[in-house]
Amino acid sequence: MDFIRTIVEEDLRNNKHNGRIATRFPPEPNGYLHIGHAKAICVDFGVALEYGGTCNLRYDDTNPVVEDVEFVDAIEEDIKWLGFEWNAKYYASDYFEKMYELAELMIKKGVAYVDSLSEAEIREYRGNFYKKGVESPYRGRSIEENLDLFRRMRAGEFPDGAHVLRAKIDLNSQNMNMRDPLIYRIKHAHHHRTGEDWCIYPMYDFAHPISDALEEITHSLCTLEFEAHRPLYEWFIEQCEVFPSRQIEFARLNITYTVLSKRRLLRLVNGGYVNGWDDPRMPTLVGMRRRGYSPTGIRKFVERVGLAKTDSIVDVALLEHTMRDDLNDTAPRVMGVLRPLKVVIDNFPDDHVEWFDAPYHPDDPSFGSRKIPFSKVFYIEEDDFREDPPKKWFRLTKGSEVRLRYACLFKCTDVIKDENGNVVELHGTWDPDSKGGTAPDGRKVLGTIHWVSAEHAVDAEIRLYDRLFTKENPNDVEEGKEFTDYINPDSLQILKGCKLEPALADFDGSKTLQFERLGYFCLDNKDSKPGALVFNRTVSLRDTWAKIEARTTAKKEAKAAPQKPVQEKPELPNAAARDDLKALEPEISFDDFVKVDLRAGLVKDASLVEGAKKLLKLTVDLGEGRYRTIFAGIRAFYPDPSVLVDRFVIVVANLKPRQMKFGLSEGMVLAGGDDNNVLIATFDGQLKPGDPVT
RNA sequence: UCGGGGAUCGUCUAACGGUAGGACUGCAGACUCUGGAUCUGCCUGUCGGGGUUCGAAUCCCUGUCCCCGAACCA
Repeated sequence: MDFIRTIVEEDLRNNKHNGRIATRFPPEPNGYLHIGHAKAICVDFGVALEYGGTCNLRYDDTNPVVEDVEFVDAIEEDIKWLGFEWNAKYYASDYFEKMYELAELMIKKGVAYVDSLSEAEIREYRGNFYKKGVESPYRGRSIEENLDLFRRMRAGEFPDGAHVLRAKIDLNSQNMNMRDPLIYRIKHAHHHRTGEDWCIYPMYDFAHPISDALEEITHSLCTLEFEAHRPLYEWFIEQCEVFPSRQIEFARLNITYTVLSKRRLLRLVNGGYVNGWDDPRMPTLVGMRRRGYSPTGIRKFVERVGLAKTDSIVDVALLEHTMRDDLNDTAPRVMGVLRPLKVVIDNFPDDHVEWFDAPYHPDDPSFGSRKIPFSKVFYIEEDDFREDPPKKWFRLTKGSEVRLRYACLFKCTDVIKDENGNVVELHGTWDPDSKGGTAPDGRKVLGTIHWVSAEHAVDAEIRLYDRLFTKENPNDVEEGKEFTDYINPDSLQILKGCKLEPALADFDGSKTLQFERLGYFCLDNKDSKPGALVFNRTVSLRDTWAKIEARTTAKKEAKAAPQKPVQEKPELPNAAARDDLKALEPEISFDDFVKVDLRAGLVKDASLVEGAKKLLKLTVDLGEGRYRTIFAGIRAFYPDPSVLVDRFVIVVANLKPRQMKFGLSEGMVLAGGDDNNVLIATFDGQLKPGDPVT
């Protein structure tokens, strides 16, 4: 159990608040909800639900200049879509009058005052982490004067910025939030709900605890960055003598290969990197919905992620796995061919059509079934045929027999190619005795592939999505770069002329489907039209074959093409880092070794590391446009490391950089010898920095 | 230079001071009319150094690293 539920149960045991549990979800209506909010929603609503409590939806609308009604509907739709219901819907602006009264109360108690310093002066007077604050000259105003000024502030007698109301706490506090924080500021702005009623607006730090208290929220759950605000939260509650809500902070959600900050998301949209907030690559709930993610899947994901106070970045693979896990149970199966390859059955009657029965779910009969037509010409996936099949190939090749899913056994006899040698058509024969998919003689076939009858096929456009970023943590930007530099250029692939089984012609788009052997797909709720279907790939199926093949081709390339780099595109940094570290252990497999990316590096500079006994610092050019720094522990054998300068050395280039006391070591240099004599492996010749070494 | 929070397999996350467990990933295998699903097995971890204790992830001391905080934003 997580720490928040532990607290809640303890409170319940102690009968705190008479065993009542009340939470709230407090979005600011100034943006779309994303998966990070989904975590907060699941926590806020989930805790309430589990302990028989209530959860309110409350808009934190205390800053009229950035907020808009436009977002209110979107937020509510997202929450409902996730499957939660709020106990009551409120706006912080509902409480403006009450807050105003409490502000006057604080003035009367002498714990709040009107300050007339400028914004810059207040900042200056407040000091910083290392410098104590200085009290404002207006801090000593009388209660009467404060009250008069504050009332005139409300009445609109002053322009923006002329005065503010501040809490009188402690200018020397180590906690900057306690250095006489602002309670009210003047803003002559139109508010989306209160219109022109107010020209002073409360700050979050004041509005939040008061709103919580007025709703008698027992557990006010929020993210870690509000931790330092908690003392202030409690101070306002105490001074205003209102219901003692308790604020508890938890870590916000982060996911690999994506960004979740409002600012960056906005940048993706405004910069045209994606096609709007509902682009299926976006981590927004609208985007994920359009992509076909299920609300239950998202809730399961949040549950699996857990709840704690540790900053963390969850592997996107967990999201994908959870989604497959959910969709596997709920998605009807259909057949569709993404990249069609025409196949003709020579021994099939020309105008004949066979109808085969196919269940919508192989493990759950309640899904029902449909009939699919089969005829002389059909399409299979380009990928399911290989003229020159690799090892362990179960699918079609000339002379081999496969099962056409739910139909029959089919053998390929001929391959037709165009003038460029591309396979454009296959011919073959079917076994009429294998109708339904099994042969009467009981012979086994290795593979089963999907297909669509050409005559009956429905054309569709299919959009394949991949991770939006190539970097595990796109927020972690290198010097001189920005997060958009890590956008995955292949995050969207549009396929046209895809062939789907006829049952899909009038599919209503109500759920995410599985295209057998490919993945989960849903109808695009924006661009799809009857007769011009558009499907989005939610997530691919787990592809064990792709892994096997990737391994074997890696092997082959290493053997056959020593001139070619071992890897053409950068490996996922994480995977590479893990495996090559493993590879340096005594017993490794050949596969592991292939993952080590050896490169020729030209030593630009070499020096002894001051303060270290064994280290040598090398600056090496790997042809990357910048030099790498590599620390090597063989100083004993290179008292004068300058002999290495301008020599080529062999560098393990795909090692995860290691933070050392003296700096970051971005790779390893190969060396050989025994305890008494170690030499860095160098070589001369016609190499360029960065050339692969095999 | 200040204050607050945090640190457990590659990643998340559990463990009254008492067998470091689960999930994801990875790997190996079984099964299969989806190379899907399912099933089995394996790899991998308590940030470092001291101490208290029969026994420490847990308590104490100390160090290191990471995050947050100086909006008239939320």
